[in-house]
Amino acid sequence: MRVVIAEDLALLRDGLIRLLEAHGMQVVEAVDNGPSLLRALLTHRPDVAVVDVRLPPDHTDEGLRTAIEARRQVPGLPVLILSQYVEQLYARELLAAQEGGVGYLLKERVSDVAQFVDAVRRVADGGTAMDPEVVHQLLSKRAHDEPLSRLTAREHEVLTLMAEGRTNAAIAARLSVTLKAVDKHVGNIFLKLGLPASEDDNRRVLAVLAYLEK
Amino acid sequence: MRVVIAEDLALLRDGLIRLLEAHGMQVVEAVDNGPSLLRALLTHRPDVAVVDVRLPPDHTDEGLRTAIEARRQVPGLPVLILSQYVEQLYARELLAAQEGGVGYLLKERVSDVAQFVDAVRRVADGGTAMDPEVVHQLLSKRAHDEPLSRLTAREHEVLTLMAEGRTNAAIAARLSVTLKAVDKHVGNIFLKLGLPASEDDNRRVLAVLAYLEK
DNA sequence: GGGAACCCCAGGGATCACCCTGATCCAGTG
DNA sequence: CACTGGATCAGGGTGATCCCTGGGGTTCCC
Repeated sequence: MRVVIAEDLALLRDGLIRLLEAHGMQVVEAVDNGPSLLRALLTHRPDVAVVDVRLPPDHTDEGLRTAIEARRQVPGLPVLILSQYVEQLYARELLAAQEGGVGYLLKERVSDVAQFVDAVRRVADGGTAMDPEVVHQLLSKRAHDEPLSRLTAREHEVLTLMAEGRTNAAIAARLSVTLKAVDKHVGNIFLKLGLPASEDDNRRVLAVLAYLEK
Repeated sequence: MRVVIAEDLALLRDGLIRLLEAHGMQVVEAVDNGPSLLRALLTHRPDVAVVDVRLPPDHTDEGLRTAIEARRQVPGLPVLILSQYVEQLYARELLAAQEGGVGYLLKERVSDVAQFVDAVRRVADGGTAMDPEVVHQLLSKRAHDEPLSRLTAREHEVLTLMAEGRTNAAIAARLSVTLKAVDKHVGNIFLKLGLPASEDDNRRVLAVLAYLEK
């Protein structure tokens, strides 16, 4: 079995080469950037490509985009994505393709190297190898249920000021309402963000974190 | 040469084992978390330890802290830190020690595996192996002016947990101290971050914001 | 030896944040 | 018209947070 590897972290690239060769595969080329990956895939037409997403020069989704382009030119080229993140945009496109094996594993969730070697083989044979977390994120309706979108305009204003580190008194002064009104909004914010009272949780901070992650 | 490796990413851990063994070293143990690392270091007293910083269970600086503790119990134990980040706080403490080889490399800046193998050997022989970027960040005057860099290790731990949205009680339980001790640290954090009491400011949120902006 | 820094702990007190209950007014909708 | 949701406000209560004061121990440095 002939493999092309794309991984910019030298230590991991070396390790992957050693691992796959130790399992009887031939790594015909190992590259560290998008353009080299495309050239290697078109040149070698490997049995499978193991591709990191965030490659130079962009360090964003170069690996994914290159894989899609290569499969456009070599229909059915088996590709196993190995990444730290779920990159939604191009992942859907790659995984929706009908032809050829595809896989998407998260580096940090590969707990056993035999699992990884199996995945490489399965994809090369035309199968799939999906990390459940990737599946979950791609299929989740979560984007549409964004907790912050449940807030009224006023609640959102209050949360914005909370996230600036203002006290409730300062927020009341700013919005020309009483403390009681702010209290009420804050309670509603916690409710709508799904933050129940708990001994362990400082809910104000959690609400601010939710706001900052939007 | 006998080596202990601490790295939680399975693929990289496997790769490091293969790489070092291919260069004539014996990997006597490879672990994936802080407590196992300490046990392995005390048990094996290796010629060198190759240590990732962010290990479970905390995923913050467990590797560094464990290395420091191991060197306290085994003076001069050579340690090569291999990390994605420059963790200022404990790095200074580790690198300031007089005895034994130490090194600090950044994973993404190891462009050549031979360079890495050389570094392992040099540290085992009592020398140093420093990534220039690490040196730059540790020696830069900016670090000293960073409010967060004024915090002690413990204060930084407390702030990290505050930034997760934990109550003081939860932080106390987590760190196995009383509420009073946490209260004190929180007060010191506000002082060192230059956050005076004010009618308008929720200082806890401001401290968390300062932390998140680092 | 003495001082500084750090970590830990306690008693005690003030206040801010959160929450319960109840109420009013307004706009939109069926 | 009745209902719902949103905004606002009030009285009252609890407790988490912050802070003051004081103390102990350890390590390091002058």
